[in-house]
Amino acid sequence: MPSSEQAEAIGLLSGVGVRPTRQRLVVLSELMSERDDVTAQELHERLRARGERLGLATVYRTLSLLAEEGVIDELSHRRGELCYRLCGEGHHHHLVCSSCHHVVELEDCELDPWLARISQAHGFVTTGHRLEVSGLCADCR
Amino acid sequence: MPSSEQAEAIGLLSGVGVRPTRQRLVVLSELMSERDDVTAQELHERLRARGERLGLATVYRTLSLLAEEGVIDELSHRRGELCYRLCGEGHHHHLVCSSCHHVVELEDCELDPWLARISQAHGFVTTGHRLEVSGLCADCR
DNA sequence: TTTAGTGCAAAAGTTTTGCATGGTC
DNA sequence: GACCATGCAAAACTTTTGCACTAAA
Repeated sequence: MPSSEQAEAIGLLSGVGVRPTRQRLVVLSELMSERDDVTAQELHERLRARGERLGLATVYRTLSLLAEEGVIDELSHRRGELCYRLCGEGHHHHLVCSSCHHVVELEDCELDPWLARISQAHGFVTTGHRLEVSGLCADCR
Repeated sequence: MPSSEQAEAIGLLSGVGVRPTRQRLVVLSELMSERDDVTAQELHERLRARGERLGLATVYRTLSLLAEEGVIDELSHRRGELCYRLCGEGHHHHLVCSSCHHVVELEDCELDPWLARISQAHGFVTTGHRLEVSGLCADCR
């Protein structure tokens, strides 16, 4: 792992008050160099294949922790397993390729005014929303 | 189960070419009288408690089949398990109460033009989208 | 009577947890 | 030294599947 990447990973962890252990840095730096989304199992397998020593439970614990701290995003578009991805900051949505799982972040979400209006009409207070768009990317089409 | 409800359930099943067996009618009529979403486990437990004889595997098989045929909707907002709900026809989204799981259907989805434009900009062809809005309903607020 | 559906138990798969060990502050 | 994180194995859960049996067309 390049030292600049390592420094960035340490910064991300320290920023949310999480100890930068060897295992967490390995997981996070893998997410930093992966543009698409991955499952805990995939990540573990990939890291082990590369010779990293870390347990599957640690991968699960790290991903949950990072998602809880808002460092990474948790996506649920694969049936029966959760995916994770390091994303830009702020509210956004995802456009996911059904075939290769390539992910594009969609910015400029314009849903809030519509949602506020429509929720109010049903007596709800909106606390959040999640939009997942599926499609086929240029390569898979 | 009232006979009018039974007739409606039979109609729904026959309409998509699915045999109206006793077990399927029981599952479907339970969904017809449930305004919120339920998991396979919940549904099975509830029906067994009421004295219905049917296996858990049958509940899973029935729910998958009905979702595949478009008779019911599959929601994935509870971590690690799928939820099902009998919904109105056509494309729509859901507003779900985080506390009591009350569900409101949102019609008039206006996302398509925006999505078409934005997907194209990324080289994607959009095949579908799913929006889940979470909040607190009037009772839970 | 031929085909499709069900029940049960076992299997498969993902995720969580208990606990002893090791690392970090 | 106190506390937190990790590894391993076992457990917990949801969901699927194989197969003998039953019900529906």
